[in-house]
Amino acid sequence: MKQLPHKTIARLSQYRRSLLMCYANGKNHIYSHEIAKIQHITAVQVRRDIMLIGYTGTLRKGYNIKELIDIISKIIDSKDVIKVCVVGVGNLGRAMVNYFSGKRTKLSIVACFDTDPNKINKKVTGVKCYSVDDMKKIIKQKNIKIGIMTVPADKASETADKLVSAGIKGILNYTPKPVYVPKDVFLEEYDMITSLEKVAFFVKTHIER
Amino acid sequence: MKQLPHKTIARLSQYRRSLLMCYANGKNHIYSHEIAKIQHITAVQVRRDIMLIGYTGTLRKGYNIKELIDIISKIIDSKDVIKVCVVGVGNLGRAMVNYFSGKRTKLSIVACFDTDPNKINKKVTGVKCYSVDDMKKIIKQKNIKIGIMTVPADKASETADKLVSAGIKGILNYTPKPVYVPKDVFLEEYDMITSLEKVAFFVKTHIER
DNA sequence: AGATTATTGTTAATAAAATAACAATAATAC
DNA sequence: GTATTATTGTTATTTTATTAACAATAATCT
Ligand SMILES: NC(=O)c1ccc[n+]([C@@H]2O[C@H](COP(=O)([O-])OP(=O)(O)OC[C@H]3O[C@@H](n4cnc5c(N)ncnc54)[C@H](O)[C@@H]3O)[C@@H](O)[C@H]2O)c1
Ligand SMILES: NC(=O)c1ccc[n+]([C@@H]2O[C@H](COP(=O)([O-])OP(=O)(O)OC[C@H]3O[C@@H](n4cnc5c(N)ncnc54)[C@H](O)[C@@H]3O)[C@@H](O)[C@H]2O)c1
Repeated sequence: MKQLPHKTIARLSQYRRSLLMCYANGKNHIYSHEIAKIQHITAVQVRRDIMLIGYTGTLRKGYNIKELIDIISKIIDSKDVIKVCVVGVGNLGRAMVNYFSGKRTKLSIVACFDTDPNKINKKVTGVKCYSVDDMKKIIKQKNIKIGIMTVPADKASETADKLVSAGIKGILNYTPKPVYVPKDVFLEEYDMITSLEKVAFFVKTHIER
Repeated sequence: MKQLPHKTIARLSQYRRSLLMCYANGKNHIYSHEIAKIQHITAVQVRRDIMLIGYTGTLRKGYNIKELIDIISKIIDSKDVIKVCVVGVGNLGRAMVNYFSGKRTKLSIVACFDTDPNKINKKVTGVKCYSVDDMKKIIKQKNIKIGIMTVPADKASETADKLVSAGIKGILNYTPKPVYVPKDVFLEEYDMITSLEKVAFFVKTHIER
C-alpha cells in the first residue's frame, strides 16, 4: 500500500476507538456519515481515508464494523506489543502512566525514569521508576521502543539524546522545547502552552473584532 | 493584516518563547537561521512567518529581538488578561492547573470545576475548585473566556455544552472524544492516545520494513 | 573602491490536505 | 418492473502549508 498521510493515520486511530464503542453496543454496520458525525468531520473525509487503506464497504449498507476495526488494527498495530517508557515522572508524567497503565494491549508502558531519589525505585501505578542513569541499560534490556518525554523544558534535549542513544525509535515530546533527533527516529511534539495561546488568539480576535 | 495561517500563529507563540530566553541572556539581535535552529525548522519558514506579520529585520543584522517580541505579543496577546478555567481536576487537570498557575500574565487560570465532593471548595495550587453546578454562574461572574476540558471521555460532550452555554469563547479539549461547538466558539482538540498510536505506527513501519 | 558574502523579503513552485463533484449501483418505493 | 433514493468509491478541484528560487543590498574583505 502507498504511504498513508499522517493525518489519515491519526484519524484511523480515532475511527477505531469509535468503532469499538459502536461494536460493543451491538452495532454491526455503519455509514460513512455516521462515523463522520461522531468525529465531527465530513463523510467524504471518512470515505477517502477508508479508500486509502483499501477497504470497501457495501453500497447502501455501509461498512462492516468488525471488518473495519480489524483492517485498521492490522495497519496501525504492530504484531508484537510495543513497549513505552515515560521520562520525568512529575505531574504530567504521572498522569500519563496512570492513564495508560493496563489499558492498551499493543502499547504498554513498562518503565519510567526520573532523577529524583524520592521517586527512583518506587512504583507509579504499578510501573517501576528507574534512575535516568540506568536508562540505556533498562531500555535495551526491556526492548523499549518509544519514549514519552515529560521532563522540565531545560532537560529536554539531553533527555532526547539519551533516549536516542539508548536505541529508542519514537519520541513523544511534551516539553515545550523542540528537540533534535536523527531521521530514523520518529518524533512527535506537542506543546500545550502553544495550544492554549492559539485558542487565546482566536478568542481575542473574535472578541476584539 | 490578512488572516494569519493557524500554523503561523502556533509558531509565533513558540518563537516568542525562544526569543524571550535569548533576550534574557542578553542577546539583542537574531538571524532567521538562528531562530530556525532553535525550533528545528527551516530559516525560510521563519522569514515567511515574520513577513506575514509585517515585521522587517535589518539586512545582515537580523531581527531586533525586543521589537520582534513586542510585535508578536501585540498579535497573539489580548489587551486584557484572558481568564481560563479547567473542568475536571483529575490527574491531567491538576497537572495543568499546577503548571499554568502563576506563570503567564496574559492567560490566567482562575477557577476549576469538578463533580467530586472531595474536590469541591478545595484549592488546587491556589486555584479554587467549584462544583460543576455553579459553572455557569462562576464563568459569567469572573468573565472566563476559555475552558480546558480534562473530564472523563464520556463526560466530554455534556461538558462542552455547559461551557458553551455559559458563554465560553474557546475550548481546549483534552479528552479523546471529539465534541461539537457552534462556530463562534474556537475549538482545539488534542488526543494523546492518538498521538501515541501515531508514533507507534511509524515505529512499527520502521521496524517491520 | 570594487568584489565578495551573508542575509533579508518576496514571489514562484511544490506538496499535503481537505472538499467537491459525480458516476455507479443496491435497496426501497410505488 | 421502473423510478427514486441513498450510499459508496474515485477523480478533480481547491485550499493550506511548505520549500525553493532569487533579487536586493548592507557589511566585510582585499
Ligand atoms: N503539567 C502540565 O500540564 C504541563 C503543561 C504544559 C507543558 N508541560 C511540560 O511538561 C513537562 C513536565 O511538566 P510537569 O508539570 O509534569 O513538571 P514536573 O516538575 O511536575 O515534573 C518533572 C519531572 O521530571 C523529573 N526530572 C527532572 N530532571 C530530569 C531528568 N534530567 N531526567 C529525568 N527526569 C527528570 C523531575 O524529578 C520531575 O519528577 C515540562 O517540560 C512542562 O513544561 C506540562
Ligand atoms: N492523564 C493522561 O495522561 C491522559 C492521557 C490521555 C487522555 N486523557 C484524557 O484526559 C481526561 C482526564 O484524564 P485524567 O487522567 O485526568 O482522568 P481522572 O479520572 O484523573 O480525572 C477526571 C476528573 O474529572 C472529574 N469529573 C468527572 N465527571 C465530571 C463532570 N461531569 N464534570 C466535571 N468534572 C468531572 C472527576 O471527578 C475527576 O476529578 C480523560 O478524558 C482522559 O481520557 C488523559
